[in-house]
Parts: sequence; structure tokens; C-alpha cells
Amino acid sequence: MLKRLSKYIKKINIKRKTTIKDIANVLNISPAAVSKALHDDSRISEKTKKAVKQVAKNLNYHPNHLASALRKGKSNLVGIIAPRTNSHFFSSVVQSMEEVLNKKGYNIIMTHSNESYKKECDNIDTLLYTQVDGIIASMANETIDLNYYNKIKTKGIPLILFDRGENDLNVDYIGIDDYKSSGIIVQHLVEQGCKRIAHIGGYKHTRIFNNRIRGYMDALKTYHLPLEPELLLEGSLTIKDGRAKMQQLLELKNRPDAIYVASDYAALGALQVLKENNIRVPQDIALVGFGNEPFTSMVTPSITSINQHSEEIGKLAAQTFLEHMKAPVIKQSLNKKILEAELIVRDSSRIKN
Amino acid sequence: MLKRLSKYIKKINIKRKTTIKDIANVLNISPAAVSKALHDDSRISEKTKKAVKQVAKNLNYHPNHLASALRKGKSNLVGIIAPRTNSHFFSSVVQSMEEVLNKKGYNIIMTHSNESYKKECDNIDTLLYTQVDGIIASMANETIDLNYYNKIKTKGIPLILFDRGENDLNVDYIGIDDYKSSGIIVQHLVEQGCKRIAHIGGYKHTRIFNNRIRGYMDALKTYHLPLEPELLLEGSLTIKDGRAKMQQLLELKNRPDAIYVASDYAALGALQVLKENNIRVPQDIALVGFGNEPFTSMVTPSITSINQHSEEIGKLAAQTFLEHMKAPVIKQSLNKKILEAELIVRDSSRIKN
DNA sequence: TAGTGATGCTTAATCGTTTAAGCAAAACAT
DNA sequence: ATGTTTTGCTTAAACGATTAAGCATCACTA
Repeated sequence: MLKRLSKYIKKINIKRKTTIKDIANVLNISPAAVSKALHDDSRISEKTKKAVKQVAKNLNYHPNHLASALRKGKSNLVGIIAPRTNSHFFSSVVQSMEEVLNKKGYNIIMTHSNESYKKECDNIDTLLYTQVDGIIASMANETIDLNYYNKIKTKGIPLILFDRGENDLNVDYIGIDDYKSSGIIVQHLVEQGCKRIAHIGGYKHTRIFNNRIRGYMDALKTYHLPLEPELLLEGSLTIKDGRAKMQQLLELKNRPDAIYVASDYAALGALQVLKENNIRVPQDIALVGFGNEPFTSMVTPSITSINQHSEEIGKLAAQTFLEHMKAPVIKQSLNKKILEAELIVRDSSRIKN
Repeated sequence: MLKRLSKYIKKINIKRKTTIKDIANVLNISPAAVSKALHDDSRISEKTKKAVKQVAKNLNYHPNHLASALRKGKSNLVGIIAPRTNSHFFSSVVQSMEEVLNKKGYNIIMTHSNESYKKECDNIDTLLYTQVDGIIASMANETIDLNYYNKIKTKGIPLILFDRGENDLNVDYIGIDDYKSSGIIVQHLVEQGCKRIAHIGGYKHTRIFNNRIRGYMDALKTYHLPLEPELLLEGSLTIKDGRAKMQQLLELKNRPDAIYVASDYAALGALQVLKENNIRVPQDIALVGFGNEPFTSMVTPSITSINQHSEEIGKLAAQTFLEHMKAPVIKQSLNKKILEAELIVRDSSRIKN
């Protein structure tokens, strides 16, 4: 009874999708011929190809991606791991990756770690489970243990890192020149007449933040400015952290006259505190952020920041992946592409003479 | 020659992943038994199950998702289409969907239409190609033609809309009560003493914006306020559009004393123009936005806005999808879930008495 | 006119997993 | 002791596409 019912239900529900077999039946040729015709195989006559394509259209045929992926051992999916999606930088990077990859027939599976190492590991498992052909990732701030990323490499699929990468991991990397960016910022502040430049930075164990710190310190030396420990702070660079670090700096006997913050979010927090304390920006203290998030131009005063060329980073990362797909054999030379960043000067550091 | 080389290369490269067949060989049982053991089939002895799972672990076995999806006709993937990813609302909705769906073994494929109808169609094709089990979508502003969405329905997979949905399309929908939200806003402004309330709204053909407009108009009637055509403007609700519409309102002989903007982004643009014209907010003109984007609390003055319960929307949409998966037979009753929104009062409309 | 090559298909195996159907052997009932 | 059920597996056929190998047929060459 129940069995018969379930069979009946099946019969109702199953609008069988058309397969190459259906097309083959219509034209009285083999499924193999259909498959080849659809892929423009040279061993199929033009006449047959046309007929096949016409019938395919008529029957509303759509290839079953799962079947071909299984057979070919290739899913045409690319996994992406980003720390956050709500940051303009990351969503812009991803958008430009998508454009490049879609053109080449790849689709994207997006995941975000939300800056958590555990979530990052979950994401990697998910992506490997889904049989992606490769992974493009930017690491969470707290990620130090790289075992999980090695898991990707042992699977034999390409891994490309962007922005937040580790040099220990022997993989391709795309990012901007953080060291140099710090130099540009310090130079700009010096030109505005600043003499005591503080830095609210990220944690040293993340390479990009370490590079920004090194760049800051070396630039201070270049301009013979004081490099005082109390002016160099490390933190998580959230808005909240920016507020806390700014409070800390304001409590100093000898206050800085400029602050370079390694993230726009923390810079915003710092700006809030400055305004709450009626400190004029930039006249009393100049402020520079990092990342060129859209809100930097929305707040008052608008915040000077570093443009990270997100579109370019996304494009290059996607292209690097595509190169891997072309040459499946292990390539010796690694791609480490470092772009030059650009300073966008706004009101928060434009000191009128 | 070339052939032998290619075979050689294959031999080098192929680290064959372990399959159930490998496990079967080790234990001298059939692959079918292994499959059942891994799925805790009742017809397999506990002893065998344990052995299978142990060997699976030892051989680092990971099920091939493509194969099982093909066989079962189910990919365990859910497609998501959002107009934008850089808005806090959408990324928050998606994040909460992901949480619910991951728990039930589903993975997400994210796409964004970037408010373009063409891109939206592409996304639908992509998702159908990837054999997703269902689609959860929010429509682009410019989407009017619904043929592409019908394509999803004819495929026989569930479609759930959120936030931006059309009632013509006979599908499940999750959103907030836009009509009522307008009422709450107008009431709040009246309580602050405002007498001429303008509305910078979205295009009427998008249902949610139409509802906000209707709510605005009906609320004005309720409070016996003037409903003047020059105070009701339609637009794309970008920052730029907000600026333009604000300029337009300032040129009126009889200026409004409050502005309700149907999007935080446009509200921000309006705020910029107000500040540029040295108009005090809220004393001269009060301002209310919509969406509770994080920047509303960051700018000066902070902007009063409507919280759309993004987490709840995401959760409900995901749960609705899961219900479809449980009961594959056509359900009669549609789920239309309308949540109540919440007004977050901030400085831009807090008029000191 | 036999031999060679190109052309245009077909056959059948394969990717890894699931599942309906079947079949021994053990367990239990009568 | 015989029949029935349950247990615990195996067999084999799918899912839909791809592809190596094979086989006619025809054209052309020497």
C-alpha cells in the first residue's frame, strides 16, 4: 500500500530533466555523439552538431554539472574565504574575482571566517567537501596555525592567498606593499608639519600589520623623528579598539600631533574619541586610516586613507588560479604579486598653512 | 611517445583519493556495505560499522559529494541571490542563513546581482547549473520582469524571497512590515513636534518602497498633516540620489521640517547636503533613515533609523527552505512571514524640548 | 586495386556513491 | 522438524556525462 503510494507520488513529481540520452533518442544517434556534438568535437559532422544543438534547445536541455564534474574530476567551482563580507575591501575584491572567473566558466562559493580561526577551518572543510577546484583565501586575524591550510595543499588543489597571507606557507600571494604604504603615510604627515607621529597598528604576528609597523618605524628614522614606544600600539583594530587606543594616547603627557591607524575602522573609533574631547582634526591632531573604506569619505572630517586596489587584487588572484588550472603539473616559480598602494588625502590630515 | 609521456604524468600526479571501494577492499566487504555503514543503516551490524568508520578515518576518507549528489539527485547546496553584499543588512541576513543551513548539512553559494536585472538572470542560470536544491533571493531594484524567477519554479526547486519580493510571484516570502514602519516613523516625528514631513522614497514599482510610501501617506492623514506632492519624491535611494533629492527639497519655498528617507544611504546623502547648507539637524530639519546600517551611528549627528531584524529574516528564510526539503510534495499554504520592525532613535531626530 | 587515411559515428567503461532486490545464515516460532 | 522472520550482507543497476577504443564507410593515392 504505502509502497504503491510512494511510487505514485514519484511519478507525479518527477519532471525528468532532459539528458543527452533524450537528445540521442530523438535523433537516433548515440549519447556519446551528442556529448561530442555539444562540445564541438572535430569528429562530428557539422550537420549533426546543428541538429543536436537544435534539439537541445527545443527540449530545454541543460547539462548536469554534477555528472560532468564527477566524470571529469573537476567541479568548475572556486572556493573563497574572506575574513568579513561587510568590509568594502573584501566585497570589492570578491566581486572582481567573480567577474574574471565567471568568464572562464568557473563559479564561486563564498565563505567568510568572521575573523575566527575555527570558522576558517570549517570553511576549508566545506569547500573541500564541495570539491572545489581551488581556494582563494585571506586569513583571519587570529589565524596562526597553518595546518588547515596545508590540508588544502595535500589535496592537490591550488591555494592562492590575498591581503592576509603568511610567507611561511609556500603558496601564491597577492597583496599590496604594506611596508611602503607606511612610508608614504609618514612622508605625507611630515609634509603637513607633524613632528610626533603615533601608530595604532595590528598584531605583529599578522604579516601585513608587521610590515606596516616596520614601515612606520623605518620611515620615522628616515625623517629623524622620535620613535617612542608609547606612540606605537598594537591591537585588534576594530572601532572599539580604535577608541581604546586613542584614549590611551590622549592620556600621554606628551601627546602626538598625528596618528596613523592601520585600519579605517579603528581610525573611525579614534576620530570619535577625538571629537568627543573637542580636539580639532587635523589642526591639533592629524589622522590617517588604511583601506579606503567608503565611510572614510562620509564622516566629518573625511579620513585620509590608503587605497588598496581591491579590484586589481581580485583580478590577479583569479588569474593566478586560472594559470594553475592550465598547467596542472607542479610549477616551480611561485607568484608573489605585490601592488603599490595609493594615498587618498582627505580633510583629516590636510593642514591648512 | 607523447601518449606514454602523458600516461606517465598521470601516474605521478594522481594521488587517488580514497573511496568507499578502498575501504571495502581493506575489510573484504562490498562497497554497498561500506556506504550503508557510513550512513548508520540499521541492516549493518555494529561491529562492521565500527570497523568501517575506523578504516575510513585511517585512510583519510572523505565522501565524494559530486557522486552522491548525482546519485541522489540532490546537491545539498542552496543558492542565494542578494542585490548587494556590501550592505550590512544583506550580509547580516546571509550570515544568519548560513548558520541555520550549515547545521543541517547544506552549503551556500552566494551571488549578488549588484542591483542589475541582467546580472540577476545570470546568477539564476549559474545556480541552476550548479544544481542547487533551492534558491533564496532578494530582487534587484530594477527587476520587474519575473520570467526568470519562473524558470526556477519550473525546475521544481523551492524559491524563497526576502525583503525585496513580489506578491505576484506565488512563492514564500519573509520581510518586515514596511507599511507599519512608515507609520512608526511618522508618529515619532510628530511626537518631536514636526509639522511638514517629507518623504524621499524608492520607486513605487518595488513593493517594499510602495508600501513605505503608502504607510507614509496614510500616517500623514491619521495625524492631519499636509500631504503635498512636492514633499514626496521617488528615486534610486543611493547616496547621490539622496543628495539630489535633498537639494530639491531645500529649493522649496515652504521647506519641510522633517525628512523620512527610505534608505540609510540616501539619508546619509541628504545629511551631507544639510550640513553643507548649515542647516541644523534635527533642530531645523529632523532626519530619519531606514535599515539601521552601522554607519548611521557613526556619523554626526547619528541618524535615527529602522532596524529590520536581519538575523531573524535570514533564519526564517533558511527554515522555510528546510521545510520544503522535508515535504517535497507541493504544499498548498504559502509562507508569508512579515516581521515587525523597530525604530532606533538617534540624534538626527531627537529634538530637545 | 589494394592500401592508407580521414571521417563519423558506436560501444562500453568509467567517475564514486546509493539503493532496490536478492540471498544466505541465524534466530525464532509452532 | 518445518516454516517464518530477522539479520547482515552482496549483486547489480542506476545517476548523467565523458572518453578511449573500435569499426564501418568513403575518398584518395600509388
